[in-house]
Amino acid sequence: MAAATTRLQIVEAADELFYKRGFEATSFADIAEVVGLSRGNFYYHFKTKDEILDAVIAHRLSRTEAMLDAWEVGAEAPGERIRNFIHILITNQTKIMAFGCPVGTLCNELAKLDHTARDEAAKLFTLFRDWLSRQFAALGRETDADALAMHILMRSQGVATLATAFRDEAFVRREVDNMCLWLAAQRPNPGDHPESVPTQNS
Amino acid sequence: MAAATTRLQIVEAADELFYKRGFEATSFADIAEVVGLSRGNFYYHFKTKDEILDAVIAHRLSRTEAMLDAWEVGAEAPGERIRNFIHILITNQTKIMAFGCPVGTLCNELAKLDHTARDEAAKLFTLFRDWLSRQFAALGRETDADALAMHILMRSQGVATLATAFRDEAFVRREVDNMCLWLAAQRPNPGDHPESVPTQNS
DNA sequence: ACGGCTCTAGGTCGATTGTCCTAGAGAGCT
DNA sequence: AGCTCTCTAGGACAATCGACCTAGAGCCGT
Repeated sequence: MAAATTRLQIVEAADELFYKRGFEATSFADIAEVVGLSRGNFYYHFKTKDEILDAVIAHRLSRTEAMLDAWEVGAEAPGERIRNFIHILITNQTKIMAFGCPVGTLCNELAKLDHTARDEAAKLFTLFRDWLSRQFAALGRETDADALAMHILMRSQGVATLATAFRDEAFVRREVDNMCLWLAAQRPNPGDHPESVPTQNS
Repeated sequence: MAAATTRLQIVEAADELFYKRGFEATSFADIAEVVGLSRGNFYYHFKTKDEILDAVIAHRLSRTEAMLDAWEVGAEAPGERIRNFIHILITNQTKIMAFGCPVGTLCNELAKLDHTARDEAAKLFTLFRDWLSRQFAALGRETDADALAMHILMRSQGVATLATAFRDEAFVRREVDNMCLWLAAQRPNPGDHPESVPTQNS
């Protein structure tokens, strides 16, 4: 089998395990079992466990970027795009209630481990932050676009954490509705210029 | 030395290490080094590591309950008490930017480990939830007190997670101000009866 | 058929993990 | 002084960790 294929399999298996069990709690043996490779053979593809982590983060970065790009080429209004983001909480509800947000929990773990990849993992947040910021700017909120982006990001993270702790579906739905209401109440700044008429039908 | 004293020292050392490094990443040797005891001797005080975790959670529960009780006996209005809660984010800003929220990160880790103490750790959230709920009820929001409590808890958790990821003091201050503004905008429900006139001077 | 390269299986290595045992130090009571 | 009970030190234990090595299987172009 081509090395690139095996490498991708390892990264994808590690990705899921790092999410469901955490980085430290996942061993080479765990990943090997999923991929169906022998333990010791990992050295050929990755010199250290940290290298796997780097690859997993890079993989998530490119996958996330592709997803956000796809959300931007559609004909939807920016407000609708932001709503798409918010609804990740509904789409991934089951996984979030079991394991939390993949980004938030990874950043938390790496912070505690004082890991070198800490800032690299935070770039996943930056991806969402910049994307959301662009949408708010397109909504005519160029001045405070970044603050609004951080606000939405913050609320998503809060919902994810409490969803994991309480496993309460009604709470998630209620807070998602709240976020959408908040979004619909946002109006363009006087000085800023929205790229299109923000149609928020709710 | 009395066993109870040593036990308390172990619990307090474990408490801090579990917070700063995480539960799994903390070993008996780490705790022993802090307390100044020999590794193997732990068996006399705690049979397993899970027993230490249980003791740490119980310790946090009683300490949190005492703190919240103290916040309730003061003469302040319920709105002021809730503001006290929100300002934990400012008071503990440095620690939160380094290690996250003690409650949220512990719940996240135990969820991933599928640990038996998972629900016990979530009771820490319940403590804050019920306390906040009581304050909102006293503000004349009996009907939706729990939803408002969960909303504040959610925002605190979101701020903590992003504070850890971005280590941005300005963001924390801005969102704390936002929360206080939101709080000040809350008015009693028509049917509910506030225990006192909610004075929100901001 | 052959030699060369890519990739793998299986094992070893020292370090560290949680758990557990035992000899004895030390204090308090008689 | 002698005895008992509480607490501790130090090490042993099997298991597991990440890291690393090497012999060889399998496929390639020649």
